[in-house]
Amino acid sequence: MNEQIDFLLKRNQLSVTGSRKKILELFLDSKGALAHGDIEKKTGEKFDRVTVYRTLQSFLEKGIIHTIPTADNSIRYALCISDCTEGHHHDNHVHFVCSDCGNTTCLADVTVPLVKLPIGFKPQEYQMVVNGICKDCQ
Amino acid sequence: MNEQIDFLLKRNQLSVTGSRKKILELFLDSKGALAHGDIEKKTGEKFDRVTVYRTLQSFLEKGIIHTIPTADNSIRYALCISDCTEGHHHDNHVHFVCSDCGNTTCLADVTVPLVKLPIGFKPQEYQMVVNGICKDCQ
DNA sequence: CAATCTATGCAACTTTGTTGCAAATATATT
DNA sequence: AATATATTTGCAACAAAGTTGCATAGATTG
Repeated sequence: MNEQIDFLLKRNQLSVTGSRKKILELFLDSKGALAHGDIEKKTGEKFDRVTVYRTLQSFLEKGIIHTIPTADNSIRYALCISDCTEGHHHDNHVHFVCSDCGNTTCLADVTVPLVKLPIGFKPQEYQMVVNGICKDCQ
Repeated sequence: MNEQIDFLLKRNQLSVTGSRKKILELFLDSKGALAHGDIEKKTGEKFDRVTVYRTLQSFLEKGIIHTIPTADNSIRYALCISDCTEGHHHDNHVHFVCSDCGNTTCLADVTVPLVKLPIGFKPQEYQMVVNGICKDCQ
């Protein structure tokens, strides 16, 4: 586990520090998506708010995590499953936001369907979010 | 035009005031989606920030506008085309966000496709956002 | 282990969103 | 048409979220 984390960081040319290890660990543990606030809570005031912002920022830039669009204004972040390269993501799975517990889940097996767009629109990326009740909240 | 705006407000049991007329007019003019900031700018400091927040809030509640999920943290609002009833929206069209000009367009003719979810997930609402280059930015 | 480079924490600040309340405006009533 | 009632507005004060510069602490390299 610890080696996995160190490896992931080194592979992305990020120096291995306490905050980065801890935050990356949170993502690996949680399976779902995390908002900035979740991370602050789960780390238990261990790190400065600024550090959390900057850590998320560098993870984003390196393609370790990606953002998930939501209809409310909370940005959520989730681990990129495999081969996100720097800047360019292959994040083509559907995200599920539970109306009950609020958790966001990456449905890695559900691919975002392509749609036909009106003439003149050139698509680059498709994103899909489904709201409803997740399997833990039935 | 003015009559249309008054009618829309009255039909939703909203009293007809300067700010509501102006903001509703902005939406009718702009075709696309607006973020809170856009509205403040376009009204030219005419109304208090708080008023804009509350106006958007009541438009949302009445189903005159709906929110659009985005991957950055800016909530965007767009007019509901037709028969959104209070609280419950028929907002099942795809939204397009242009990477160049930043505008969000409602693709009213493109319906969000349904996807099969893993067992245990009960969907309530599907939302889809496509990023790319819009027809005005080719 | 020292030198260098990078990340962290602090402070100060900006932006964004919320709440209570008195004054202003819109609607309803006679 | 004028008043009474209800609703909305703007202000002030606040809370939350996010950003920036800079000195210190920590990581990496040779």
